[in-house]
Amino acid sequence: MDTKTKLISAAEQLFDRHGFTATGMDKLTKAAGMSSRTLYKHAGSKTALITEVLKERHRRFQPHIEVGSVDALFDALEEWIRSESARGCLFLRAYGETGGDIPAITEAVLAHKARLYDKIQDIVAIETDGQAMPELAEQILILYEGATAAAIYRGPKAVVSAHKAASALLKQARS
Amino acid sequence: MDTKTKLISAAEQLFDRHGFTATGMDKLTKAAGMSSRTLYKHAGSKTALITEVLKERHRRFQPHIEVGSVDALFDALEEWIRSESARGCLFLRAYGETGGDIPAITEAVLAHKARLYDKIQDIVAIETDGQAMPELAEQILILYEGATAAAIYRGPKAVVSAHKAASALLKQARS
DNA sequence: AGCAATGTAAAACGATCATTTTACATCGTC
DNA sequence: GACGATGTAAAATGATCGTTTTACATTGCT
Repeated sequence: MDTKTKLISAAEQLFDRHGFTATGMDKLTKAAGMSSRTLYKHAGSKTALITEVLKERHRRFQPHIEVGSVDALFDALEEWIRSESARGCLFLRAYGETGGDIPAITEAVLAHKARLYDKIQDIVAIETDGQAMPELAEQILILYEGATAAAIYRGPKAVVSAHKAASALLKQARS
Repeated sequence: MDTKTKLISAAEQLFDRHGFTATGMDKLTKAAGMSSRTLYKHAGSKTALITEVLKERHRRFQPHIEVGSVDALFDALEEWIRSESARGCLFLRAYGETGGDIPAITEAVLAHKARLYDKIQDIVAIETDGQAMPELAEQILILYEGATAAAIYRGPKAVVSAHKAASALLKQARS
């Protein structure tokens, strides 16, 4: 694993576990096993590091939304939450901690969310034989977002409930 | 407005707008219009201040969940989001920023969420003539949570979509 | 052999962090 | 008219913040 990869993945872990602002550069250098000089040569600044972590997170998350059915979408979410993290959406947490005041971070967050909504629209179109149903897509997005949030305090079974609700809404929309 | 009230409401505003960790005590004293000595006499510590802000937030939010129907529940949420804040759930944000490591804060968050779920169970029972339907209640909780999160980037119309989804699930459960 | 790249360790930067302290003013109450 | 409560302003605490710098070691390429 090269230096940059090691840095990004250590940073992602610490940011997810302890928050962005509360994670200092000293803890980052220690966790990534490198000097602060090397860290700054690769990351440039803390803001840039956060942005890169979010972009890498999106890359890693992408396969979980690049699916062809609502069932697969929620199965993938359940797997992610069981194995990766049940601490809420890291993108929204970054947005909240920075108050939306740092353009690069805000852009990364909004791009991720736009991509998520677009993909859900595609999935809904597949499930309904090509019909565009933007409100149904938004409802499934909300169930997806809500499951991620509720899983923090209700565990992975929140995803199962959301999954069933999405299936019911879809079935109703088809009839 | 007495000193303590002024402090709590200034703190709530700053925490919501800029995050908990990023909000320093100097900005708190300036916004609340008091010396740091007075602030510490009333709050004790930053952790205690955050805890009190969350408890006060819960008190102020309570009327919005103490309702008798799913319609009223989502109408109240829509009103809250339009007038108060569309920055996501402040409780979950506090939990995320502290990593769940500060017991007093974690307790306040979990108590709020437990109260929310209990209330939704009551509402579902009213709507279904007394039947206990814990999974339907969880689904409505997820729509509620998801609307709060999605409203950050999709605006208040997310609450309208969630409202319709909740009504549909309820209608289906009744038949 | 020599040079550019990439790394380390460690100190220093000024700013800001949460918190405490020192010294003083303004009250309403007994 | 003294007193306790409640406030202010301002400085000091030691720690930690993000970032830069100085000085040196280890590589791989030409």
